[in-house]
Amino acid sequence: MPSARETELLEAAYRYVLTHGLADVSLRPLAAAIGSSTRVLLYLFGSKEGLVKALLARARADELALLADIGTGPGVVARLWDWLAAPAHRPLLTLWLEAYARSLVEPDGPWAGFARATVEDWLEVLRAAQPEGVRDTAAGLALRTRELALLRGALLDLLATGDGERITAALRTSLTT
Amino acid sequence: MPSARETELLEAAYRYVLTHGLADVSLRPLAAAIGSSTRVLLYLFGSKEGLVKALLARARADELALLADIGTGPGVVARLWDWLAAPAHRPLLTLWLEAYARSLVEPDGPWAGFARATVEDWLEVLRAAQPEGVRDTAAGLALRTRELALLRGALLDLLATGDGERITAALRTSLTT
DNA sequence: CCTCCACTGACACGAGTGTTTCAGTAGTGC
DNA sequence: GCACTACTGAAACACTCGTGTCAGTGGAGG
Repeated sequence: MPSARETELLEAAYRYVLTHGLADVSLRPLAAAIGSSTRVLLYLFGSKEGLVKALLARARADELALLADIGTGPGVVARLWDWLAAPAHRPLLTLWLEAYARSLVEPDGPWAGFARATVEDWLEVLRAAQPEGVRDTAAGLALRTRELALLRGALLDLLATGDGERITAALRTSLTT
Repeated sequence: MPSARETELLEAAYRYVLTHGLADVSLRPLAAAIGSSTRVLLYLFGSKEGLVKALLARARADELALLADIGTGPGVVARLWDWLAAPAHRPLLTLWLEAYARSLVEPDGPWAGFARATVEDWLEVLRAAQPEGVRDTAAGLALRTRELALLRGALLDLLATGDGERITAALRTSLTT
């Protein structure tokens, strides 16, 4: 259980990495930016790896919070896309992609399993949204895999080009079903 | 125009980053691994940034080579997916994703524009494969944006889970069109 | 032979890295 | 008052980083 000071600093550090990226974050600049010191960061999180792990967990919490109240039933895909496409979420999603890529390159360390976990999280939500008859069939699995691919591919495009209009138009046919 | 020694070392370095990732590559270990020295690397590529830029260009060359002889007409999407799903290409694609993510976080430096460029490359190929009647319509643009999203989202899934069977099955309906 | 040129080895420089050691300070419960 | 815990500051340690300096190689062309 984290102390009050710990969650406070974690929150500040989280805000920092959202704009600076996680890849080449280093303790001294981070500490200076959030009004702390490397000594305190190390004291509270044990090591840099501990800090990064905490930050990754923090980011994942944001993601899981979304998935929790996205609901089920028809229109999930559309609602998910609305959330992904919201400009306010772009830093989080960039961070998400960074962690995703990193966990593929370097399967050890604090990143471990991030990519796989996030695939499973989302597939599970899409599964819950399917009608009961399809949910446990091969067709159901194929369908939700497909929906996930579409959402994530669209997200990649959006993050690179920022062209929400073109991409949302491309998704429109799938969003209604 | 690069000297013989330069392309030779670039090729060796390319093989190295395919397995070690580009994110936290550093000159001394890289030089040691490919039987060279930091001195020579710096001499040939000017700086580390120059080396990274050359490596990125090298990776992009692989990608463009694919796009060049993927052909046009029906079945492009299926052929592209076959290529993406081939286990032999996984290191390249992981590297690709890494560069993609990085170029979003850090829009300056050698990564600049990588993500955007790659979106445009692929969209252009898909465009060339469309029948002439659709090619310049809004529907055509929407369709190829959608195809690209599907391919890239599926790739993300594949790189994380390795579950080629599930994902290829999910794509099957789109692959035939 | 001599010169030019592509390439290479050894080493040092200054800056930045995560982490540790030692010494505190503020606040709380007894 | 006193111990105890949570937290913090300053300085140092042992690296690694990219890069620069200086001095060579070896081979090809004149």
